[in-house]
Amino acid sequence: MTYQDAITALADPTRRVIIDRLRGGALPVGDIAHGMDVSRPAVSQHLRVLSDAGLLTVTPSGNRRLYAIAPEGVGQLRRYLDTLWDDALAAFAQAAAEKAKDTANE
Amino acid sequence: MTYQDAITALADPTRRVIIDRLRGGALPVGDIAHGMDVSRPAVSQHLRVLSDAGLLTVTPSGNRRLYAIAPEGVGQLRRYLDTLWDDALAAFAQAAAEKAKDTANE
DNA sequence: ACTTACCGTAAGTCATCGCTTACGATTCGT
DNA sequence: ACGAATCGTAAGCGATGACTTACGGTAAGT
Repeated sequence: MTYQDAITALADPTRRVIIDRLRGGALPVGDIAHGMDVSRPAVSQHLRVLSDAGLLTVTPSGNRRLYAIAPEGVGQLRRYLDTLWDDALAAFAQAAAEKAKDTANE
Repeated sequence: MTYQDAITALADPTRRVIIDRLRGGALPVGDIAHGMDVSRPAVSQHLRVLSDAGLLTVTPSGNRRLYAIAPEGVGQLRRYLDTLWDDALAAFAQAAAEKAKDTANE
């Protein structure tokens, strides 16, 4: 449910492939697994992890289950990276300023 | 060097602690490891991974080595998440539109 | 009703990864 | 020059995790 679960979930290459396949919209498990180099149960396990991390939503539709990317989950991770980005830029700018000051003193 | 390495590096909790400690600016290894619940060599190994992922820069300063967050590395990851965010929102909007259409037909 | 399709779960295996201890290399201080 | 400090690396161990096969359960088709 936190950004930490999200980043852990996205760390796996196979799960990133799954996410990429869902960019266009929701898909049933069979369609997701079709053409992938792992078995369908493996895909199911990955879908479980992604769902638990808040990155996917599940919508049972008769026989099948449709998985789709959950914007909020991605948003959480995005916010975390935004703060990290801001801090990194600020620290970088300050370091550059001090460096310039030292260079002026030589 | 890619966003994939970055996301893999950030998946580890200990490495995220390290990153958080560097938000204020560059620090030597000893200062980073001080107060953490893992040994200093462990921190060194994590710093190696973060550097290889392009998330940190190293600046040898005499006896010590200063590690700082590399804005570009964070930026790469941020761009990936931005595209994912855009696609997720678009797919979500389209799904909502179709859902509304179906509801109107009942 | 019976078969087929779709999907999640359990059990077990194998690789990967994070940690510790021990060691070597380089630099600072005296 | 010698001892102390800072740091990276190697080796080894334990745990986590990703995968496969096998199975059960539910819905759709005929």
